[in-house]
Amino acid sequence: MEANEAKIEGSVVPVTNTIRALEKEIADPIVYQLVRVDGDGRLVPATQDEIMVVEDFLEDDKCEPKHVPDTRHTSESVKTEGYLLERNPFQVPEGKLESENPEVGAEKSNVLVDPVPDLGKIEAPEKVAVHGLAPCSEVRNIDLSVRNEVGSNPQDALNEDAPSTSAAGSSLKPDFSKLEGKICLDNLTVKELQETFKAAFGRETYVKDKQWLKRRITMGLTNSCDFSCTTFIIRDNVVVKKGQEQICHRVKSRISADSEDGVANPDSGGSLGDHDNIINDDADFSGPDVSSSAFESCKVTKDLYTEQRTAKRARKPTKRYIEELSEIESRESSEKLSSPDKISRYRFACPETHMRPTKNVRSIARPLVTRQDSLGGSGVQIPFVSRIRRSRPRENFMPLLKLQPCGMDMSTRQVSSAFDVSGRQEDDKRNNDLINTSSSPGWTQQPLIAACEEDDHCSGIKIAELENDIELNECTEDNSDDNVVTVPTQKGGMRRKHHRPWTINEVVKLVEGVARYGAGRWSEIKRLAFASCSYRTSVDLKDKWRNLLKASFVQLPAEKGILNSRKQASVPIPAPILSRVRELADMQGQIQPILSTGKSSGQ
DNA sequence: CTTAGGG
DNA sequence: CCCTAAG
Repeated sequence: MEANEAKIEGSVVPVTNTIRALEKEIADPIVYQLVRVDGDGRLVPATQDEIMVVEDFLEDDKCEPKHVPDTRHTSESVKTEGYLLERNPFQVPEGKLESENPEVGAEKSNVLVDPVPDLGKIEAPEKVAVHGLAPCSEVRNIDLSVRNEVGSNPQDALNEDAPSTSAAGSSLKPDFSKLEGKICLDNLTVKELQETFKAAFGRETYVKDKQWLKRRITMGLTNSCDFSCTTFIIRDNVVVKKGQEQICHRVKSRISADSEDGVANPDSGGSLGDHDNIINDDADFSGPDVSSSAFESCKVTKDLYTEQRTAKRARKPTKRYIEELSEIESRESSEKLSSPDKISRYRFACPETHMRPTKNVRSIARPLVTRQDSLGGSGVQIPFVSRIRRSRPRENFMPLLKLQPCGMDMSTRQVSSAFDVSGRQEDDKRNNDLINTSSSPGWTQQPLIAACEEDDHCSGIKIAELENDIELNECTEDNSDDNVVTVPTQKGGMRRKHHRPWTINEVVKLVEGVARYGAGRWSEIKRLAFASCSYRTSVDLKDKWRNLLKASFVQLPAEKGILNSRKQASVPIPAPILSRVRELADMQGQIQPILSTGKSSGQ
């Protein structure tokens, strides 16, 4: 299975995001894959036998390494009976490169051209040098004039141009700029078709077979890696500009001409864009020039194995891709994938999972489980459905699901328990949370304040009750703890994603807890007073107490009368509570040495 | 693990 | 809130 996947990936994933791939890329940037052109122009995977035939050529080829240029010439030597050598500039040869995801296998089934597994092995590294270095000018400068010579039969033509494009790392570069606007292949004359052919593939053809020409052009363009970078696409046998046609075909095969090296149109704007995670909805075909990146990648130094570089290699994922990605992410991100970024980087070498950082923007990039785009590699334009990227899938998703149950809980709780103020408050907060999703790191306090009023009102009651029995007042906000969102930290630990605002209720409980058990007994307090609030750790309590203390000392000396100090940008803690805090601090005096030093004789 | 304190 | 040192 692995081997199988490997070859699949090779065929479909020219662009890799993994370091490993990059390294490989440098070593063996080019890989050819063998396919045979069927009678009807379809591509069929080469058989082992066929491969054998071609291997010789390849061997030869590698003997003449940096033979850049005369492509046509070189190609001649490589061409074989009806074989198309498909080159995959970015493919990583050898079975070493396993696809990470089983899904790749599935995707592969869509690919008509089944790559030949070990073909890449026979590639000589030297040969590779040609890749990316080949001048793109050659093709470009080809004069558009159509040769009038009588073409040969299709078979000849096949020999003539099929392999030429890609073989030997030819630098033939499709010049789609020659194709302007819409072109209905059906309406073109042979001559025109030939011209189009030339424009598309950068070389002339003498084939007069209209059908063949059309097919070639269509296929070539449709499948062309380069083409995907251009502004043209093929639809219904009509070449159109992307602007005019957003619908992309999901092609199932590729041919040699397309897998042209990265030397794409400079002005085309690569679709392989820089959005590393391209979860951009609309087809945004603008982006850095693929060619340059490809070229550069050949000479990048280690330090460039960064997200940046890999980012450029990313392609637009399919919808399905996204979905699966999300699933995987959700399933695993909170578990074993919680590894730190650094580590994840090393993990790139991991055979099973290729991870790449999310957006560069997201500095705390959470490792994403990705698999190589099986589709993208084919240079196929993947249909892109408008979709909003869930920037933080987990964080937002979970709470959303909670919304419904929440409402129920609310009413239920209100009915069932009179003491239960916290529950409702919690719900409010949660709803609020939903509204504000991830707008800002900080929490919106506005609604909270409203809730606080109620809470304040109730807090009085609660305090009394708390005095009697803290345990009874265990917050009923328990349900909310499955809301607790955690994110993997660099240390592998889980960190709570959002700042969970302390409700007045909690504060009160804390204060009373301290009053009862004494400051410092955080474990006790947590266990007893916050039994049901799993999201508050003893450390949290301690921290909060520390803050309360600070707040109380800041506020009290100044003016006790100010209930809600304006200074208090955050949650206004009712003065009474602060007073109480100070009281307790006084009582337990020395317990707060640092803070109490200035205030009293303490000792 | 809990506590305490710094960041 | 996180991290860490210390008991």
